[in-house]
Amino acid sequence: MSQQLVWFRNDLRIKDNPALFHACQAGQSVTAIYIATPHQWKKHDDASVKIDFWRRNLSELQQSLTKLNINLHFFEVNSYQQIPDLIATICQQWQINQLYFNQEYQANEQQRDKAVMERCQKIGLPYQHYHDQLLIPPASLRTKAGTPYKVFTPFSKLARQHLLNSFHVHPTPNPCKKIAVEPLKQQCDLMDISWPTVSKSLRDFWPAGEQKAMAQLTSFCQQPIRSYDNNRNLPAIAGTSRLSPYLASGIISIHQCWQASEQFGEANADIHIWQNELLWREFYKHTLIDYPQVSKHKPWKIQTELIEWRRDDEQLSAWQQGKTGFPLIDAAMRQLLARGWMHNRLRMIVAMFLTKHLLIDWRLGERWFMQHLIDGDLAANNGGWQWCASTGTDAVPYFRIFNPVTQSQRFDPTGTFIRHYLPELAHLSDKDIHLPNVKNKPENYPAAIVDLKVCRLRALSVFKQLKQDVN
DNA sequence: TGAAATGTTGGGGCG
DNA sequence: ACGCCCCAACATTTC
Repeated sequence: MSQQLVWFRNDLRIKDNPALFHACQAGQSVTAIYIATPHQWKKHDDASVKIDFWRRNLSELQQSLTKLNINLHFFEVNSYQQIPDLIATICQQWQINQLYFNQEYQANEQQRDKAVMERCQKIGLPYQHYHDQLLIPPASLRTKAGTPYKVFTPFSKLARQHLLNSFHVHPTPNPCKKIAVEPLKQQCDLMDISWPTVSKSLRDFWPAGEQKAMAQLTSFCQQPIRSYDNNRNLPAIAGTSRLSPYLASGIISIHQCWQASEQFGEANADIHIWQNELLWREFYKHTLIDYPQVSKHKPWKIQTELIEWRRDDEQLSAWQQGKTGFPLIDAAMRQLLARGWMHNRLRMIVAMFLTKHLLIDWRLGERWFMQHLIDGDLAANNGGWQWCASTGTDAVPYFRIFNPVTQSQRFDPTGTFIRHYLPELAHLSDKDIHLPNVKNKPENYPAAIVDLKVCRLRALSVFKQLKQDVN
C-alpha cells in the first residue's frame, strides 16, 4: 500500500495546505510528523508566547488530522543538523513512498531543507515541496531591468497584475485510508516536549486553531475591513485584522486571506488598503529572499552601517519596560508585554522613537520585538524596523520623524488606549494625558526621559552628516 | 503611513 | 476712510 509522509513546519493547518493536499491526492494513506527544536528556540530567544502558540495549534492540528485518518507524530531534536538522519530513519522504518513539505525561505531553514533533500536523494526517497508562504513565488517579480523591486508601489502593482492571472487555493483533502505505523523510539508525545510556560491570560487572548483563525478572517472581512482606512490607525479600536499570529505560524494561508478580501466585498478603497498590508508582507519576504544579507542583521542600505548608534542601557530598558514618560509609547510597550502583540501604528511610533529620538540601534528593537511578539516573523519584523530606522528598502525618509505626543493626540485623541494600559494616568484630562505636566503627573509615573526637540535635531544632524560623508 | 519653520493672506482692531 | 499692525489660518519649504 502506498504511503506518503507530510512534514509540518510553519503551516499548521489542513485547509489550503499544498503539501498535505498533494500527499492526500497521491497516496492511499498519509502520515504526518512535526519535529520540535527547543534548544534552537532557547538559543534564538524566540518569544515564549509564539512557541506556546505553536504547541496549542499543534494540538488542534493533531485533532483535525485525525478526522482525515492521518496521525501526527512528534519528534524532538537538538539542532537542525540531526534532522536529515531522523527523516531518513522515519522513512525507512515506516516504508514511506514520498516526502511532502511546504517551502520556507529563511537562510537556516533553507539550509536544513537542502540537507534533507540531499539525504533523500542518497537513499532514493522521492520528495515534493511547494510554494505556500507567499502569494507569488520568490524571484518571479522583476523590474524591466531584471532586478528585484526596491520600491513598494511598483512592486505591488505588478503583484496585483500577477494575482489576476494566477491564483489558487487548495481544497480541503478528503479523509485518507487509515494506517497505523509502528511507534519509533525517537518519537515523543506533544506534552513531552519542553514547551515554555505562558500565562493563562495570554493564552486566552489568542485562541488556537484553524477554525478560530478562519472565523477571525470572516468576521474581519464582513465588518471592520469596510472602515479599514479610518480605523486601522486607532489603537483603541479593533480596526485591524489581528490575523498576524495566525499568518506567521501558517494557521491560515496568505491565499485564504487574499481570497476572502476579494470575496467579501466589492472592490473599494478600504479593501485595497488592507490588501496593500498583505502586499507589504509579501514585499518584505521577497526582499529577504533577494537580499539575504538583511537576515544577517545587515542594514539594506549598507552605508547606514556608518551611523554611530548610541549605547544607553538605561534608556533602552525604559523603552522596553514602558517607562519613558511618553504615555503612548509606554502604553504600547506594555501592550506588547501583556498581549504578545502591538497595534501596527504603535509599532511604527515606538520604533521611530527608539531609532530616531533615542538613536539606539534598530537591531536592539528588532530583537526585543522578536522576543515578545506572538506574530514575530523575521522578514516582516526586520522590514518594519528598517523602514522606521530609514535603513531599508523604500524606507521612510530620515527627516520624517514621528512626534510621539502629536501622534498620540491624533490617533488616541481621548486617551482611551493609554488609559487602558496606564491606569495610573486614567484620571488625567483628554488634553493632559498625551504628556502629563509637572503639576498633574502622578508619582508612580516617570517624567519624560528625553527632550523631543533636542533629540529630533540630533537625529537629523546624524543622518545629514551621513549623507554628506557618503557623497 | 510628518513635523517644524517659514511665508502669505486677509480680517479686524485701532489710531 | 485709511494705513498700520497683529495674528490666526492656511500654504509652502525644509529637514
